[in-house]
Amino acid sequence: MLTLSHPAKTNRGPALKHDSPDCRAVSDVLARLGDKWTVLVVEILGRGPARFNELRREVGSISQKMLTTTLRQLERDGMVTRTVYPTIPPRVDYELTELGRELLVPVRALGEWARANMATIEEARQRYDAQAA
Amino acid sequence: MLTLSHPAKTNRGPALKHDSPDCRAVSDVLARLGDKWTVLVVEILGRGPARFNELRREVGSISQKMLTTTLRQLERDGMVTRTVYPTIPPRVDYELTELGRELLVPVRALGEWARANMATIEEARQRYDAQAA
DNA sequence: CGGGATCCTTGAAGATACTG
DNA sequence: CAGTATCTTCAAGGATCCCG
Repeated sequence: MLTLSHPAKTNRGPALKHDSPDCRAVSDVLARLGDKWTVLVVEILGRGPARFNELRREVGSISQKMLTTTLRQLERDGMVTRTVYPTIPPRVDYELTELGRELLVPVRALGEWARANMATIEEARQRYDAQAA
Repeated sequence: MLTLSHPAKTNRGPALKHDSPDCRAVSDVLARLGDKWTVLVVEILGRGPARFNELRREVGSISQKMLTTTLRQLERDGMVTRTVYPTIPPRVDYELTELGRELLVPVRALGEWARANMATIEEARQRYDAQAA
């Protein structure tokens, strides 16, 4: 059950030095957070439960496919609950779980860092680009 | 200079509700951290300066193209310095800047969260997958 | 309203070969 | 040693149509 016999990913060559379960868990989470919509959706849900098209409007430019995909992944990871009210027309509520709310803590810390340093980063880029020309 | 007149990205429709400079800065940083190698390289450089092939070996399975790309982006963003010693054979040292080292703080916090919650997430996934079958 | 199914475009990433 | 240059593959994301 905890044998961790993941399917090997057609890995030729020696095993990765950073292929430990811990490292893959971290990069797994980061990959999800790094996608285009997850953090934004989680942030919005952090303000309270919301319905599908409500989220769609608040995000602004997301396709319904990507919103569905994002929400399904979050639900699968236990970050979000999906509640269906079998009315006509149908109504579906999405809400952060406790796990989802806890995720917001380190994510917001990273967000704070990004906000605090965005000017510095932008200056570094302009220096780099200028001298590369 | 700070007019923020970004090139509009061929945006039809109403402006994004989350297109503020702050939000884009955050998602910019997250997108970079979410790529396959950046965090790993920064973590390794957090242990001290390293040469190109040294990094290559420590990462384990990265292609030299992706290592180059990752390092160039980090250098451009001011997270890493690149020092060339014009000897034969050439030698290039990479080292985290102060900004890069500061980045490690929130990144490690997120890593801690991922490690602490990886089991919970895995359980949630198995529940979801089992009941979806 | 809340999706599912399908097709298509694009960029990230990998493989390989070559070079100062 | 530390790259650059190409070619190729693959999955994320977007557009569109359809449905209960």
